[in-house]
Amino acid sequence: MDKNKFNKKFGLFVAKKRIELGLTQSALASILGNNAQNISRLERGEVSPTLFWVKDLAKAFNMSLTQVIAEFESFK
Amino acid sequence: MDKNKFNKKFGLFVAKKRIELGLTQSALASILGNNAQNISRLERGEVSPTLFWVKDLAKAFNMSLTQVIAEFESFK
DNA sequence: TACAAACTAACCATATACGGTTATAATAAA
DNA sequence: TTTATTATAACCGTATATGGTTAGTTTGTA
Repeated sequence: MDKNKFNKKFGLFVAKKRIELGLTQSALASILGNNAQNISRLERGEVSPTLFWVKDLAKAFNMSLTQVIAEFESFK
Repeated sequence: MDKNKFNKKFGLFVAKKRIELGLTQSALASILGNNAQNISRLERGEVSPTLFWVKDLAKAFNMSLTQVIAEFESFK
């Protein structure tokens, strides 16, 4: 899978998890100490998240990094 | 864990996996289509690897992304 | 429809990452 | 020791990411 496809898939996964938690992009950004623009860019696959960022996302989702990655890999 | 500590830990993990496979930084870089300088920076924790990069590392290590992350999380 | 909330998108300035090059420092083997 | 390999480090130029701002668009609800 190329970089763009991979990032888009990860973005869709984050959006799904965020919505499951009933959070807006702004609310998720606040939890992460981030800004809503970046969440939007992430969910649209415009940026390549760092592993450190994914770790923070996992914390916001109340999951371990491994759990997040495992769910992501089986995400369609 | 802060960003620097996290990146250093990941770097040490990558170095350990690389050495287990008997690869030099240059050899790993070739497999990844990357350059040895970046591998050195990664292993020293100077850069924050993207999730996409970690996925490529997993492939080079003959592991799934989830396996790499799970091993990393239990890595001391 | 109208209104508000949420999201997307573009712009700018700064920070970080990256590839390439070169130099230096370890490390190992002859 | 010398030599070769490997790794670290610094520099430069380019690309990408990030934070902030603003504007526009979509979505849901009354």
